Amino acid sequence: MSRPTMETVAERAGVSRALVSLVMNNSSKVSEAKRQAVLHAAEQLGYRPNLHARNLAQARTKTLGMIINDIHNPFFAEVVYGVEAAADDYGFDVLILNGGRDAERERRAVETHLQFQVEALILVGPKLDNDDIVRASAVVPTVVVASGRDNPGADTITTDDERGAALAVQHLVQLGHTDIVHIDGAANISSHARSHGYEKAMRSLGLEPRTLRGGDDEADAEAAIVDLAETDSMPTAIFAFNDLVAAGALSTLEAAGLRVPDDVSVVGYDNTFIAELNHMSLTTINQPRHQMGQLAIRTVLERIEDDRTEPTHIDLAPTLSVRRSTAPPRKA
Amino acid sequence: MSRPTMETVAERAGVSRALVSLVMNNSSKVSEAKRQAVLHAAEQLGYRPNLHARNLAQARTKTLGMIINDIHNPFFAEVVYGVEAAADDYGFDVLILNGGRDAERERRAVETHLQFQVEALILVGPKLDNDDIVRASAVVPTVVVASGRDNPGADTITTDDERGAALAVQHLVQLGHTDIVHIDGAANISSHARSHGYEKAMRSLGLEPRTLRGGDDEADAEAAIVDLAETDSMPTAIFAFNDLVAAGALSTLEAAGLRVPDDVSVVGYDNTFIAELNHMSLTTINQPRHQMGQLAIRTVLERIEDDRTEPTHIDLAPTLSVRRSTAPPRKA
DNA sequence: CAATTGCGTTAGAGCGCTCTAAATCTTACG
DNA sequence: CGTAAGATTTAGAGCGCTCTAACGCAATTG
Repeated sequence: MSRPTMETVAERAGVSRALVSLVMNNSSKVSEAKRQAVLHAAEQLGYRPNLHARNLAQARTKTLGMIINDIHNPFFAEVVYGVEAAADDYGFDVLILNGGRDAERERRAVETHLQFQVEALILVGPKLDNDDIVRASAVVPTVVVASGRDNPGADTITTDDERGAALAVQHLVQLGHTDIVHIDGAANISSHARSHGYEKAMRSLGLEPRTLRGGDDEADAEAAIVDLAETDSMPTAIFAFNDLVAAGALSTLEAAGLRVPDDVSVVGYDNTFIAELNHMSLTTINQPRHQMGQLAIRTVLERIEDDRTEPTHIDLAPTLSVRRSTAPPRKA
Repeated sequence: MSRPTMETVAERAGVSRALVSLVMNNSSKVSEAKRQAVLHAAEQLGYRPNLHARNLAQARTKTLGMIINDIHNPFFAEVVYGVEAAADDYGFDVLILNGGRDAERERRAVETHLQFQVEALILVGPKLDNDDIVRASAVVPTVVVASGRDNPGADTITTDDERGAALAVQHLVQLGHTDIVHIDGAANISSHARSHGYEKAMRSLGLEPRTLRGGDDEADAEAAIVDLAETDSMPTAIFAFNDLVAAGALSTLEAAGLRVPDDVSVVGYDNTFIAELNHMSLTTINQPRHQMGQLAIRTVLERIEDDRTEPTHIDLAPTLSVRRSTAPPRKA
């Protein structure tokens, strides 16, 4: 029942183990006859190289370890595709571990990856704190995607959240809005940059910013909207921390008898799946996620192959995706 | 720069390599003094066991290989969580590979997993054809989650799609609907069972089934709805193949000036993320995804640890999740 | 006090593969 | 026909770890 090894194949094909190894790595210096013999024997035996043995012997794994903040969150999925596509180009395998929105689990995932001798770590939206990241990046090249950029040692791929927020504001102002409220992301990692960008953009256009506390969930929008309704201070437009909060705003506004975008315009952030749904059709800020994934790989490979040592920080520009949740303000 | 090995630690702690190994596997037959010495040395050196070496020596990996149909799809994420929770209980690591909705990629993923000597394969909604699955299950215990159950050799964890469809029909009929159209999943794997269940349930209630061709995407609903509108044969309720198709139905109905649920009720399938969104609030059929993941692990472990050999097939009961997309039919 | 027991420790083989250096076989040429 | 150059092939060490068998030593026993 135990799997066939190179030895078995070699015997069957009447050659040495070394020759089988050469064939498996399709070396050019093997005669066609022997190559066929070996391949045939391998085929017959259902031989499959043992990666552990190979990795041990080679002292390298050609494997990258990726940890995703939360496999539930489709935002990260796109990054994963970018990572995989690029890794594929360079002949690396990518092992995925799920962080499950939990720093402790992520820490264990890092450990697992390191024990697997991955050649680099790709952390997508990590919950880990800086110390953990610094510690990891001391052991193996590490790149952080879509999270803060103050991790000494690690490379980072981010998008400019401040700029993204400004795009949202500009779009609304161009439509004619002046009364624009921001529902922020509370303790969320990108919250500060986005609300700061919002406030800066408002002021630079001569408008008064108004920021309410939100969160990163649909329910988190509700309190804010209800408050606006009750205090009779409903703006003509709302810029939400992310698409989910925007979705929450949408339904709470509707429940309050207000129509989007006729009465109130809503802008989200992240251009997730839900913004795309026809029924939601959210105007939102897009981050080039696929590209971020690709850049993560390129960046980290520069360390592996060209042994760069100083950290790189790439900050990409977000773009605006206009859909049907925004329109000129109602005439007062 | 190269990582410390057991040898290094042993030297530093003044003991033999074997003793270090014992400590690392926290064996009980090590004196406290030596244990401390070893742990201390390991700590200082930043020692980390090399899993490849260990796996090679032990001839087992305590690792399971999971392949997900599409990491984009939040339906599968819940299954992943179930799998991970259960695997954790039994001390197994789970390596995730993304199938990317592509049979060829999945085939390569299987190969990668096998080369990594995973002790079992968990295929979540695989695109692979039967032959591939049979072939894999001949090499390593394999369990298929949320896909057809006619894979000789492999274990399967499914939910009863026929039953789920019947639940949807019963719910609508109880509300008073008699004119219920089904938009099917076209070539999709579960499509047949669901539409068959729909038709059977309709007939058994003395109603005439009407099935239209759909798909698995939002856009796929559009043609069907438009057709119903143009031929003036709009039913009072629609049962869609899945939530996404239901979402498509929602927006197309609205575009046609019909209101949900006042004019038309809509039922989805899968109870995904989007059904939960307040703004969508889709009545839908729920599959116990978390439990499916857990059962997948248990099932496969029975093969590994208790060496069961005949395949197991577990078929779970779906449940109905009522939200706001269904209501009694309008009075004619 | 010699013999026995048992705990803690270690030597050394071996897991399946790669890689270097050396061996063997061809072929070509003087 | 002998030999050097080149093309193939192979022996064997070694990657880092586990595991079996055996060893050393202190405690126990008659």
